[in-house]
Amino acid sequence: MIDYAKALNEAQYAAVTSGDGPVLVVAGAGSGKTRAIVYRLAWLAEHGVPQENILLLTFTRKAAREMLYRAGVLLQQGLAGIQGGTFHAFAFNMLRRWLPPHLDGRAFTLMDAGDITAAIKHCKDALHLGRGDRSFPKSQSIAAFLSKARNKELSVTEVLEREAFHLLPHAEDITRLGAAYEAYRRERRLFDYDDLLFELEALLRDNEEAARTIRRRFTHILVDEYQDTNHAQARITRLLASGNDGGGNVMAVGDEAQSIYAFRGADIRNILDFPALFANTRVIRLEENYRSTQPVLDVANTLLANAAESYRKTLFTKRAGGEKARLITPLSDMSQARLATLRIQELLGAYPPHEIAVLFRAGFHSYHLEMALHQAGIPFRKYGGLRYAEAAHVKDVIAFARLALNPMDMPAFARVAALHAGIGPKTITRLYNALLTDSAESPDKLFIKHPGLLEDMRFVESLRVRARPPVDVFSAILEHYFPRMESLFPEDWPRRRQGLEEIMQMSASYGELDLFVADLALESPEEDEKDEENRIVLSTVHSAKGLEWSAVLIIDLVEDRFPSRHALARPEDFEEERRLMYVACTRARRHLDLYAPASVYNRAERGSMHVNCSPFVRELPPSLTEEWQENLGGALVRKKARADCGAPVKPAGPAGSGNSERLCRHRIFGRGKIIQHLPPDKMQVDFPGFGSKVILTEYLLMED
DNA sequence: TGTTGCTCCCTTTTT
DNA sequence: GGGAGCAACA
Repeated sequence: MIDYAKALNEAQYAAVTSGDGPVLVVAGAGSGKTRAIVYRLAWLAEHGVPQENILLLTFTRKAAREMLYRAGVLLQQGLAGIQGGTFHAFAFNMLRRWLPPHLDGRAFTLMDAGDITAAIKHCKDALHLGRGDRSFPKSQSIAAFLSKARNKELSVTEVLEREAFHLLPHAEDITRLGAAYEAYRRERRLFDYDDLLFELEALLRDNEEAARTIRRRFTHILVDEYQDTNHAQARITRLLASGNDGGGNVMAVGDEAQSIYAFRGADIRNILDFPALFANTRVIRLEENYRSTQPVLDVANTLLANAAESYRKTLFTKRAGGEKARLITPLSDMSQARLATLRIQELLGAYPPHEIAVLFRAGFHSYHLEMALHQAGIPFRKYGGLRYAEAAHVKDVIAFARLALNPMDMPAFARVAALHAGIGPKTITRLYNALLTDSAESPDKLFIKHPGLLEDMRFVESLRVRARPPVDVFSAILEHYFPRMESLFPEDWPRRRQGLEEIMQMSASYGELDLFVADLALESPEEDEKDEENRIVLSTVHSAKGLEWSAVLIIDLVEDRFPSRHALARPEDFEEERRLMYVACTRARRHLDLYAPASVYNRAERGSMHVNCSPFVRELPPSLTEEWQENLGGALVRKKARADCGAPVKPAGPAGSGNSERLCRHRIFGRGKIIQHLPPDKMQVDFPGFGSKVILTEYLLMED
């Protein structure tokens, strides 16, 4: 038996050992939230809840796997019977079993991001929308707006009003496109990511029998990162956990201060309203921080204290000591890469590689650093940004498998067909129609002009004939595809070919092809786990959620990058950037390095541009950080006074009015009311959402 | 008519 | 570095 009382603090113990009924665990960063879930899983298993009755919904499959592994270690037994993964992966599994009625009993295929864009493009062309109109948004943006509208459950017009009012003239066309795109998916039995959620909700709501079976199966539900659920996910949680069979045994765990997915419809009202939705909810707060040293927490607390929304949360630890966070100001992003590499080499003397992470706002921000690390021979693993299954050659290979699974999978057919010279979009559509829908054209006549494609289709047919393990299917596909790679990718086919070998290993652990193909779209399966220990981690902040390292370096802390320049138009977006910064800082256990280069390379300007330091760095009181600055000789020198990045921030208002207020010098696009006219370089503006007055250097007023 | 090649532009975050 | 648009070619 595990000694729960000894291993946990009072609040954790209460959460772990709570009996039946709904529980909400509000857990600050580093407060042992994961520990609570792990022990909860063990506790449930020890108290007679069969493994197959437990459902663990997490933000990534990796998180689920890690928690199950740790609980298994505690119990000294495997926990393979517990279902764990993302809402989307869970939805896929359920829908695969209980096919929605409109599919007529036949399988569906999951679209990846590229398929979605291609499908929108197809519909756009079919409707003759936006031809020759440069102001018409690109397919990718349209996909983003449509998905956003669905996830936030708003109309396209409402979404555009909120975040892209310059596109409002196109609202009607985009709405029509949305309808066409939906028909496109229906006709071809394709599901996009959002369909998974809404179809699962429909299943639980409309299919009595399925709902009863699923509820009876999953009597105990745990949902991690609940602050980042959207409305559909909250309804799914409710549908799963309510009713006579379910018993309402649901435990939601989250932290509203770490909500960073509003852009895809996450709403912290879900976590705030949880007690109202589930009667008799027990609310448990985990407040003490076990992860970080106090100097790291001081930085995080400052960020949160300056938030417009009051979270009334101050992280504290009982552990004494710890180094101050470092604030480093390199001259450029190039020297930032060099200095960060040096720092990593220094840290490698004290910590194993997997205890060191570099975090950044967007995938491309790490390019310079990746090159520097490569040159220094420091291996790393990157999370976020482009993923394995998004590379062209991987998509090609998967397209063959998808076509074998679903002959109507148009995006897959288009990929396979486009491998042949002389076949473009028009021919693809004609071929597809001739082959799979009623069309006057005879497929034979069309295909006779393209014998290579005909051979491909015969090959796909051969894959379809009998069920084989996925690894055999992919071995056949690779054999079929390899000879063509040299002409398809003349510059780098050996590298790509090597990358494809991995797909064999990945597929080896799968028994069914459709599961493997879906997982590639839902989440890249891990590659060589063995090597993991020997690599440092590079990650977007979003992908770093829930993780922690001994040393964390945050790079590119400059205006327009972190916060993202897309987040300046609306106060709530800016606030989400702040929470993102909070999440980034609270990943660190002992060392936190903040890098704010004085210039970054800008492609559009074809050169390095001076940039201002991030407002999140400027607002940190000098006492909280130890400041280092790169001198012209390329060396780091300790700064005694406040680093003067960008321009000094001085209270500019009349005496008595401004000194206690947070003053932030920033360029803002958006609305605001000028409350006091000042010289152009110091304009004081009342900006809704910032919670205080703001000093602006440039102000582009886009008033209503 | 449809495909391919060239040039310009913008580059967030994820399932 | 990839997508979209335009112009030249088959």
